Amino acid sequence: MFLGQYEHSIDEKGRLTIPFRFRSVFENGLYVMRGFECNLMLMCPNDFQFYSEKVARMNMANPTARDLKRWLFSYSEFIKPDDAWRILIPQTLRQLAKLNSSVIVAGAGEYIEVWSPEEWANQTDKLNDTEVSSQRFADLDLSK
Amino acid sequence: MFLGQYEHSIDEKGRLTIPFRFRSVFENGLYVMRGFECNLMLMCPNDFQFYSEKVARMNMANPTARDLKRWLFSYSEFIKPDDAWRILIPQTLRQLAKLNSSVIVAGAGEYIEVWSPEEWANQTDKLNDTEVSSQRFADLDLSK
DNA sequence: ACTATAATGTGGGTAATAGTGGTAAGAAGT
DNA sequence: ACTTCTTACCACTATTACCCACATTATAGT
Repeated sequence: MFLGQYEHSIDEKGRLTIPFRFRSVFENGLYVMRGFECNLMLMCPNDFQFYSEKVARMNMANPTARDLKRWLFSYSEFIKPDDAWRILIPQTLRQLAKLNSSVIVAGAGEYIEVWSPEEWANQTDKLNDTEVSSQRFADLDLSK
Repeated sequence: MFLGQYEHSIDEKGRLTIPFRFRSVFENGLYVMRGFECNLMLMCPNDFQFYSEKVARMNMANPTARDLKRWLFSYSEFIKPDDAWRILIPQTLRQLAKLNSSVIVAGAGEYIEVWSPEEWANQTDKLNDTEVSSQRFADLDLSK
């Protein structure tokens, strides 16, 4: 379970160090994928395969399925960290998430999110607006 | 599983280098076929044979099936990459997909897509339209 | 509280290799 | 036989992966 948030740097070569607390699950590499907002997601192989196989098998003749495949697969990549636990994030993904020299790496339970500080601030501003938030989650089942 | 996207060049002879990450499956050659949008698809022999047999078996008396057969078979070609992992894309297919000096090679799971940068931009613009996308993902159950 | 030691994050250099362009040899069609 | 198209080979450039070293923070012991 990925918890907490860290501010790390991306060097000129596009390398990002995986925070120490997040490493244990990634010995065999990890998947970077496009997030649903202006961000990236890091996922361990098992989980990514679970989701991607679902999409891969969809009917090629269906336009929506084709779009979905493009959305998921053309913006994902398998990465093996180097010996210092850094990953090289592909340029397209860096651009997509507007990542520069500094990023927020945030645990999100089953996966990790990577944000630019600016986009992360936008996001947290929204979350911290208590009036809105208290209502928003009402539909989600948090019962036992 | 084909992942990620790459911008590669097509030289004056129509040769396209297969991106490194996509090569492993293609030792025995690959099939180029017409895509469903303004693009091309690359597929490994096993998968192409699976789909082509399915189409070949379709009912000849059905006009749509006949169209699909023409679509698939008359615009497909078997290709063996040269020692630098380049393939020569047939002229008809190059024209069909409006490919010039530069192309986007994008993983789409089970197959690879080849686009002109312009058409690819159109496509991704559509996908980045959040309203459209969120609707599309609604159909996809991403819960565990 | 201060120092020593370990652990974590960052920066940079070098060798390997992926991508591209071009030339020459071979095949196919006219 | 000649032209055109295709394949095989060689050479250059840019990127990437690997390695080493340093900086900074955390931990522990005196």
